[in-house]
Amino acid sequence: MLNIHDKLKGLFEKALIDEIASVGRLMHLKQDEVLMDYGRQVRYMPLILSGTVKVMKNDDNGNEILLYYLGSHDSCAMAYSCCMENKLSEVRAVAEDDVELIAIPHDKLDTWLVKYPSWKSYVFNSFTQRFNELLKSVESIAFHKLDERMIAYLKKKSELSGKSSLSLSHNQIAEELGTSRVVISRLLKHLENEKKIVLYRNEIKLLSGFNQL
DNA sequence: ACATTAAGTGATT
DNA sequence: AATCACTTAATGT
Repeated sequence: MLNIHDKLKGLFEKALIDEIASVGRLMHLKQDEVLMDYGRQVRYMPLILSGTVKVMKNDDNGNEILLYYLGSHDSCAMAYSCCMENKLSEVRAVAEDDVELIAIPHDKLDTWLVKYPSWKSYVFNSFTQRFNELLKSVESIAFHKLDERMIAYLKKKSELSGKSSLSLSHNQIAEELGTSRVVISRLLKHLENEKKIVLYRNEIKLLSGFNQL
């Protein structure tokens, strides 16, 4: 197995990687293990090394909707602000598959911010990235563009898994996007007619044309 | 062969 | 875009 230095090579300056290695705790999560749950204190900030983590929030009725996915070298903006303010978590994070991550103690976060330029730009970037993602979602929802959201969702899925064939039921997609299955089925059918995807039972194959959407 | 679950579709709001 | 009601297709027992 690779050590922390190898996994972070190029991401940060060496001095920072050394500190991360000495102070961070390497963790492994099995599929479906819960990283963070509602109301729990956020004591560290996760830095994903491999695998993908699903971050979600529940609405008033108890339906859970997907906020975003974290892939390798991603970190959680939510966790960051929660750590600093010592707030309780308002989101739940679950391992989508087997995940490797480094847990960084919250007391290091702001000292590194001034100490290491690469840390500062990393944190800043992950914030803007997440912000833009959410902005796009809001825009799509405001203009009733569920199709765009679904396409973005499928793209991220294949991107994170590295596969062009996804094992998903229409129902699962609907739940994650906070919609009904019927709507998803129709949207997918359109994409299939346009030769962007092929549909099977519990399986969606993304064709080459899909990427140009 | 039968039951169960996933997906497709027309009509309505 | 959501919901309903119903059909068809795939899978499990």
